[in-house]
Amino acid sequence: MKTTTTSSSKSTGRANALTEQAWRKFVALIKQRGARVTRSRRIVFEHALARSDHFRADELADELSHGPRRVSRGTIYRTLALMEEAGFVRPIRDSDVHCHYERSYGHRHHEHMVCDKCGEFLEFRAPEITKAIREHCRKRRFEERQHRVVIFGTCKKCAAKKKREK
Amino acid sequence: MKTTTTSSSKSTGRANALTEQAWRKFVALIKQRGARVTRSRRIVFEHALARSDHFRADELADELSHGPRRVSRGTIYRTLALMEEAGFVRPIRDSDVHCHYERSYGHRHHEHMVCDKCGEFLEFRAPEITKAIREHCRKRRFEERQHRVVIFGTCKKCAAKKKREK
DNA sequence: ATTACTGCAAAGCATTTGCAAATGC
DNA sequence: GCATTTGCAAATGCTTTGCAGTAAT
Repeated sequence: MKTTTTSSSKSTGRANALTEQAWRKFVALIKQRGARVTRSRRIVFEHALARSDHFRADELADELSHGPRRVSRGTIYRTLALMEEAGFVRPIRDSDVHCHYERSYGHRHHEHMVCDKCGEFLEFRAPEITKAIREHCRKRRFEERQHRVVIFGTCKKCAAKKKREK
Repeated sequence: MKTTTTSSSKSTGRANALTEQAWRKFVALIKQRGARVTRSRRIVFEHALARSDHFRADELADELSHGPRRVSRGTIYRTLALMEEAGFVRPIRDSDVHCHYERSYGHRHHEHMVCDKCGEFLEFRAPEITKAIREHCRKRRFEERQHRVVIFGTCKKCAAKKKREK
């Protein structure tokens, strides 16, 4: 699935609105810390945010290692770290050793279900779960900063398929 | 924290009851699959289960790389994988890239809180959270096999310390 | 002009693997 | 005796880093 934003080398024109807005924020943050706004950072930023699903750092690196807009692996890892620090992506480590990221900018809080059969990451929102967690922390005097819930099992589609095959 | 079970080279005598019982089950599983009960497996098994807290594979490997009961790194990794498959330990990957394990045999289901300040893993049980998750899966027709909840934040102790320092 | 960033290739590091020797059955 | 395991060391594969050249401000 290549959801790469269509963008020519002068790419400010067609990238979608969300990405543009995010980019402006990122630029502000970069400048604020006395860092520089570069072509490579723009490319990595665009590609990372263009992925609506979860992606692996090295996957993105493979994708960006060829072609006219190539960026070196080192820079990709460095830029992702910068984006993480700035809060645009967040690392998740569930079913795999290697680091997955997901977009966090413009993405409401949600939890994950991972299907054992097809490997898909399903996102869901569940206020009841959030509430139960918050309540728990209040009782135990634990100051929650964030939480993660992951459910492993079989998704609806795969369960149906399994049933049909029997 | 070295909670290593006291055990001489002929170690069947003093190891605690839980470990002995677990070991007998592990032996049964090993035999069932036509594999062999070896000294190395016994050593790794004991050390892994003797840890009441979470441990890293490479930490255990360091620990067992020296001394009279030494076992090679390769074997340690292979044995941990075997134990995981057999359900005696389970891998968790939260705050770190590297693989942590925790004992799962004789360990009731629980969730985790990780303190940002002191890095401690706190375990807790929370039936309300479990219930909310189960209910959610029922509604979405997701067949849950297991779930994990991790809460990141500041533990009671560290929060108190912070307050005192102000 | 100055200083940060990039690409490159080398280094790191936990983990895995191939193979000959050792060991359980 | 034969097949599985082990220890060893080399290989793997993702990620990080040092450095000299390049580019942003």
